[in-house]
Amino acid sequence: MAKPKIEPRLPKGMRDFLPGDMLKRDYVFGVVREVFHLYGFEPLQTPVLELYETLMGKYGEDAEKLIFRAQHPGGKEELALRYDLTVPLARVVGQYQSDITLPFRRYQMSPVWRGERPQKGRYREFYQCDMDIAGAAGQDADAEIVALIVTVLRRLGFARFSVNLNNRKLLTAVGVYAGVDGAALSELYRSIDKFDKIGADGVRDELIRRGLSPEVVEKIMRLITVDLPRDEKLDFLDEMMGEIPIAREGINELRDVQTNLRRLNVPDDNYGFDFTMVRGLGYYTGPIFEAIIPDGDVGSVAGGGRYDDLVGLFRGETIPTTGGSLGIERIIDVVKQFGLFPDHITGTVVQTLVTVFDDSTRPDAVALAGELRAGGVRTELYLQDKPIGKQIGYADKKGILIVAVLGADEIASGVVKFKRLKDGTEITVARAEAAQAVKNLLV
RNA sequence: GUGGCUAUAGCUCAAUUGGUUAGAGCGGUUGAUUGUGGAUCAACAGGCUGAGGGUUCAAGUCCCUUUAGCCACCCCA
Repeated sequence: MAKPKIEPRLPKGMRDFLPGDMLKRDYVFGVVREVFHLYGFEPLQTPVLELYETLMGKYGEDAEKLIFRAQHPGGKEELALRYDLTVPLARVVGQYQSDITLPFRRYQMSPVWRGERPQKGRYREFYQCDMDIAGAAGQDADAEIVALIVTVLRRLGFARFSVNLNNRKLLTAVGVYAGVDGAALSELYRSIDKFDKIGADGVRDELIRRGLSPEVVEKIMRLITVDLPRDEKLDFLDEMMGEIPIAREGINELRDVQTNLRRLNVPDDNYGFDFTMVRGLGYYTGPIFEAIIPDGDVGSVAGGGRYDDLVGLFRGETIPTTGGSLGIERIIDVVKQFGLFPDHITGTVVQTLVTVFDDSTRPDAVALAGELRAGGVRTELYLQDKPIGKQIGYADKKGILIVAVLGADEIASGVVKFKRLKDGTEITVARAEAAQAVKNLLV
């Protein structure tokens, strides 16, 4: 065997997915895709590369430093790898005005690239899984997104989880209520955003350190940490801040979302309100949400909200949009952690391995493989010249559940023997019934 | 971008206060077993100890530089 001359290496922050892993990922992607279709979302694919000018100015200065540039020698266009799926959506909505009818529901599951420093659960290439409704201003649209995410998580086998709702307008209102003006407001967001990490006391300390008076901080904390049954939380905020117009708006929107969730028959246990939830400093303008799995080792597994200002950028008008993003990489991790993969998700696609004794039986083995495939059985033909024991060992190692044994005796009598490896069961059947026999053994 | 930790076989790790020829398990190949896998046993293959420099009679071990990986922060998914 030749010694490899080139050190096999991967670029920083990039991953390979070997077959065993890919099958698990594909399963999760498959469930998600099904639910997207169930909710009437259409697939969209956009190029990996965008014009640099398309991405510029959409993410802020810090983020733009993380955009991968892509050039080829002599290329005249300034190109970059897409940084997320939302800006490409906005471009598409602006570009195909005659082909796209609003409201436009689309989903996209694609990799994006960010030149960040890799860390646990953070990569330079990772999949995003976005669903958005462009051109729908009402809270029935927001509720559709939340309901979709609840359905995805339930179909994947999670029972205990909660989609927590908040509204950017309420966060702004809290600032107004506490007398924090525009400039300090993003500081306020930033501190509150750390709530799940540093707790109530941590946020309190940080707000005081940022120069807010202890009285103001207490007012804020009382609002955002309200500890009441879910259906009384909004009433409480209404009492406290109902006079503030922006608060009024935010509360009404959340009530509207809740009404629609009930109508959509979303299980009561799977959503709630969390007024400490901020969702970063990004472009959200209305209701926001985040899905948490209590016993999962990761933070939120999905999130999103309403962002009315971005999608219209490429069209010179406002297009109210709401959407969400499944943290598909994290979801895959938690599905693994909880062992929620169905039994048929094994380490291989192969359902049966056709073994080959020697050159004299090979023609029949090849023919059998063809017959099994014609009968819908995912079949691998053994391709090396090894003893039968090795061939079975190969199947076992690879996780193939059934091997076909076809020696001179079986050929002479027109039959084939199948062995199920997990319990050693052997059956002999006529060649014509081979495919059906494998399917029966698989059950 | 800031800070901390680590780097020895494909993988996970050993190697006494610096001391002869750097070991083991797993994985791989072959055999015990030329019509039956997992277990066991044996053999074989696999290393410039991340790279470069320094200290020393002697460096995997100590020092410096560099690269890479991991972790935390920032930010985010």
